[in-house]
Amino acid sequence: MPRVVDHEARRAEVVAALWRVVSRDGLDAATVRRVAAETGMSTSVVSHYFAGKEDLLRAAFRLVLDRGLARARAAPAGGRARALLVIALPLDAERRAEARIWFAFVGLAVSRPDLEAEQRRVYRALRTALARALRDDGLDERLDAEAEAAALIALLDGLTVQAAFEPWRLSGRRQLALLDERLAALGIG
Amino acid sequence: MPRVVDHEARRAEVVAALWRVVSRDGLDAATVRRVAAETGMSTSVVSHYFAGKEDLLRAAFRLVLDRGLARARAAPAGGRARALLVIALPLDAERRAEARIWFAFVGLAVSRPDLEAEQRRVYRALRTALARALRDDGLDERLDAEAEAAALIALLDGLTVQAAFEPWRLSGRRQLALLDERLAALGIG
DNA sequence: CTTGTTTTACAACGCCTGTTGTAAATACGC
DNA sequence: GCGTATTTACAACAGGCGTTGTAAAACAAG
Repeated sequence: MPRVVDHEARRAEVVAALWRVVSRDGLDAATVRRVAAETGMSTSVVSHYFAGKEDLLRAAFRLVLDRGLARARAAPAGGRARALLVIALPLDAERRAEARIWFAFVGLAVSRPDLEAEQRRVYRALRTALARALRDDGLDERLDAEAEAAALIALLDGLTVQAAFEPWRLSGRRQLALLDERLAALGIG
Repeated sequence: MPRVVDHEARRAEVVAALWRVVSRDGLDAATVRRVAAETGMSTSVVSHYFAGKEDLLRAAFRLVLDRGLARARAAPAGGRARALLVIALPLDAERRAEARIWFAFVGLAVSRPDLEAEQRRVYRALRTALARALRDDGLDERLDAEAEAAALIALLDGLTVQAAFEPWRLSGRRQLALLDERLAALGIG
């Protein structure tokens, strides 16, 4: 009988290594050899647990996206839209670093349909969750919850861009102020 | 005496070729050989007019950025902030395509300080111009024009992200509505 | 036409890439 | 402890990369 290894755990380990490389040296530097070196193992483990580099990148992107999504889902219950948005805001340095990795992948997704599909999937999930939260918060029935959710996500993305590249220009306090202003305009406390 | 060639024009020609390659096949595909082939010339012209690939990429990024900036500056006079913002909005397919190229470069800029510097330079210019326009439009003196400009640019970026990846979700009409809503909140018609 | 300089072509270099194949190490059921 | 299937290591491969050098072509001035 064979040596038994948790496949999912190994894949996660490799993906984490890739993440570190990207964060330190950029997506260009994320070669199979470098990622393998980062795990401390040989390149064989990468080839063994991933069908190829594409597969590895897709898994990594999925992790970036799903991590954000999971954080949103773990928001304090009660279906509060604000809590969901606050969690997604790039308020601290760690979140900003994550945002920068996210940008690197988005730049790739532009020319890789499979990655773009992943991105759309997560946007859709976030939008749906946010729309539901808005409804729970008592959003005016005459408004289109999905559309309003999309607008709020646009705000989120805009803040993320600026917080990632010029963090000193949009303090956490100001981000929250802008968010609350918009929520107030929707009649949501 | 030597054959005379307009250096700037040649550089622009090469950059345009790179742009086409990026737009069609992604930034990964933008190799020196491929770009040269796109111009119809040999790789020597690239090496001759650019110090290296870095130089070429920087020039290309500069063009993407400055093109947007130039459009903004060419906005109908009168210092109207709205005109400036409308021009930057990804309202049509061409502008959305440009936005996608922009994203590809931003993903690169994350790990290339020189490109990031270029990006910041343009953001600063845009912000300054917008702040001035806001003042001209009679923005409440008690508000920080630069900060409000930054907030408006954040809105712009958010709309761009969504328009680039899910154009059907944010129609031009809706983009304008969201923009006008914010401007109205600032007391600017 | 000759001269002198720029511009272009082409080939070669060394390096790094993703992938594949072979062979050794590992650890479980028996 | 033996057999066996999995997991890892290492080496090799062909191919593409950015860059560099040499040599030909193009063209303006005299």
